[in-house]
Amino acid sequence: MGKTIAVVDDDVYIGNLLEELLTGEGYRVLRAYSGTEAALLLEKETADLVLLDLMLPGLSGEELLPRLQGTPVIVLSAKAASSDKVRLLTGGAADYVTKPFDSAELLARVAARLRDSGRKSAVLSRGSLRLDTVSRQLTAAGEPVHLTRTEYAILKLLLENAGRVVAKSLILEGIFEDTPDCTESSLKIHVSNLRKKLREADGQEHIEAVWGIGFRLT
Amino acid sequence: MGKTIAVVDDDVYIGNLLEELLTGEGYRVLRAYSGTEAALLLEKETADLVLLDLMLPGLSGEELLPRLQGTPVIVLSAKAASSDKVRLLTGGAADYVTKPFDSAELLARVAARLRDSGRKSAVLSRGSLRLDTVSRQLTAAGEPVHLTRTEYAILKLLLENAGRVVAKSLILEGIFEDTPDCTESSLKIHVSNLRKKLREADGQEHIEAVWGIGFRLT
DNA sequence: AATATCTTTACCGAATCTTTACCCTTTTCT
DNA sequence: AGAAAAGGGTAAAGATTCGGTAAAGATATT
Repeated sequence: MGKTIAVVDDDVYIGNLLEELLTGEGYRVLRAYSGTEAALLLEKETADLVLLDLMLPGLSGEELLPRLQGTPVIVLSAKAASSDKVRLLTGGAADYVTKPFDSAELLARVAARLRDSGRKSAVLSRGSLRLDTVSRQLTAAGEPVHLTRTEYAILKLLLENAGRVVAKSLILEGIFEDTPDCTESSLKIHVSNLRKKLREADGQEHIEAVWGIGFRLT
Repeated sequence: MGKTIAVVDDDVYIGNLLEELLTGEGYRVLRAYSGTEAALLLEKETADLVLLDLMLPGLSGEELLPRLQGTPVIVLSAKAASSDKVRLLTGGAADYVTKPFDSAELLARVAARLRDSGRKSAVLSRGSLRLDTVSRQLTAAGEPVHLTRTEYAILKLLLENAGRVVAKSLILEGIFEDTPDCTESSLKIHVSNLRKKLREADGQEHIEAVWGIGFRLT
């Protein structure tokens, strides 16, 4: 499970410190000592997170930032000015930590950023609904609700796409593994049963039909 | 498509300040003044982000935090101690900002957190029209407008070619998948209905006929 | 084998959408 | 100008889809 973190800093001392800190936490660390090297490195290897110093030879951290779309970046810098922070956070940085930094706080921020990038959080929630995908248990406004396999599969799919319209055909595909024989006509019964259970639990209507298309979880 | 942010703070002055700041940026703001109120509020309404003060009556911010799994939380606190930051960031907070905070930096951090929780909502917009092609929802001058399948297909096509003339035959082709039997005669009814709905929503005329050819969205 | 649980089929009324039919008005062409 | 063709729109008929109940069929459990 060891995530990979790229440390981009030309200061060898700080770089080593970071590497020790991170490997000590079980992360795999990639090193780069210039902006250009980082660019090359990240074309070959995939990192889950980048710790980026701003003042770098070759390509500055600020220039590198826009090229790292998709990977969360924590900017490390001695510049404490609010305007710098704003510019970089707006420019795509996931976080901004000023040097000198506190080791424990940095690690916590690293963990926080990794957490929401790999947001396969075991719990899907929306409004009053909380679906634990590990124990497969649902609560609606605190009330536990028992779900059948098919209902669970449908609700999970809807929760994963909360707010979006999910086409009926897409649902059927998505739950095929659990319920191969489900057709559009039986799907609507499952939805109906699901609605009933949710309604009895928290009194709300969650699943909305989009005429001719499918369903949406509001 | 303004994101919704919940401001949880018992200090009315700070809360108002935050609300002004956020609404000024186009966010929709929900307020709660105690931990328990926040818990209730967030069961009813769904927020995209929560700004959470730590010292709250009822349920403290720290106690509330674990219940907000799934929604990113920025903790606001006067406590600057590294140990506090670490505990909260580890405990599920997405970010930690110490009071007094810099407005611009806070906004930047809000945007950063929203960005990576951000669902890729592909929005087609033109003038006062905004069509979210993921949720299939249209707003005209802020007003939500309900569209039927065919109307949605037509409007989407027109928006994708906003300003250009789209031939009737091309529209019929484009919406064939949704409405195979649509002919030129029924097309004009759909256009008529569409115009009516838009007119009722924002009072403007958007769809212009190009004689003998087709339609254009202005 | 009997029982409980889940899934599917059958069916109905209600709601929603699409099309047809039929007005009138505007534009184009002779 | 006058006829033919196209646009704009209303109202009602026709076709789908929805939401739900009840019961039959399938699957798992004891």
